[in-house]
Amino acid sequence: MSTVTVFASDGSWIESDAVDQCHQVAALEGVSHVAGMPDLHPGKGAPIGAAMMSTVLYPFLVGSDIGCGIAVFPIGLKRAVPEKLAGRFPDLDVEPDAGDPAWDVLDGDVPAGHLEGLGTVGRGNHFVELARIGTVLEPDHAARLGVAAGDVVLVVHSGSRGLGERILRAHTEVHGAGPAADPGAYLAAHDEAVRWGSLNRRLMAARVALALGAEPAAPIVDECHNLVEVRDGAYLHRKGAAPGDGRDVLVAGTRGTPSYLVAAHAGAEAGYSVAHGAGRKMSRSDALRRGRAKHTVEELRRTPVGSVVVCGDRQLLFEEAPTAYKRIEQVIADLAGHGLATPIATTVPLVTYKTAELGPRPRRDRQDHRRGRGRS
DNA sequence: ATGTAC
Repeated sequence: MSTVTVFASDGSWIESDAVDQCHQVAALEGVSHVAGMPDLHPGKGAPIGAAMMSTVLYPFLVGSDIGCGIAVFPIGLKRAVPEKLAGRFPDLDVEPDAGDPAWDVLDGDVPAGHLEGLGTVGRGNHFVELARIGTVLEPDHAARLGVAAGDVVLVVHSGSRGLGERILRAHTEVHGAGPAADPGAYLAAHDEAVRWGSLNRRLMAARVALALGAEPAAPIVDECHNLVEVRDGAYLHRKGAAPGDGRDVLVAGTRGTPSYLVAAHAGAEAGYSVAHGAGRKMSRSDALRRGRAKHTVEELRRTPVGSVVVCGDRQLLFEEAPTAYKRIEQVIADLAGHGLATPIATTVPLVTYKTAELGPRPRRDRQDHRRGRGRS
């Protein structure tokens, strides 16, 4: 008999479709337990914000962005004027040049020999953000991490780009949503994607540090929230759920609100996991439709916390509007209330890079494309 | 979230 537990308070609204998806996963052969995080929301087939324990390995429960995660890097900047720094970000939609010194941080290590997309951020909810440590709730723990109020850090949320997608597709083309026929082979490829994702975050952080006149540094936190690990003799699948057993994790807010560094201490019932972010409150299509009625592009590019969002794609800007996400404070309160995590400090955005402002990216005429469709 | 197909 399998179980589903959702770690959210009554005050936290969770879409019923997402809970339905948890029960659908729980009904799969081999699945013993599904833990829903407070940022639980519906995904493509499987819920996002869930840890799923099973004796059978299901690649689709991890999804295509194997190795996606969030890392935090120290960056030695004192004065940080968002408008000035925004213009100095490198183009993270394209790989670094062959001679770029940022490559040095990889020491020639290119997992799976996959160079395509290495050093690029991708789309969707991915971002590279310069942020300032705001409220410090656990000074001793923050000091152990080497950060204090006012320090500038770099937060990188990205994954394995085309590599993870290729690994999942190779499986689904033959087995669809079925189990991995050769779990060992899947895990070997998966582990390379996890490593690739982490190195990708590291490379991007180096690119940005060098572009802003700072030294590349090792991450103080690097957590992967799309992966599978062998745990308690079974496969623990995480989809939008960060490893939460004695590790420090950055739980991402939105591009106009703080994020939270937390000390995670989740047990078996929570799938040894914590939330990975605020969680979507609206689908991308709803966010676009409602956002166009509610926000101007200008207010999304210059946020209530005074940060600048670099995003040459208007549709993405609306899809990723802070109002499309749940309140991060509620997610953190739910984690703390259930004993899954202790907040250490907040990070407050200064500059968030989503996608290049100008450049060679071909852009469709959204006005014509959208006219006559949907409501206004 | 992705590369690719429309």
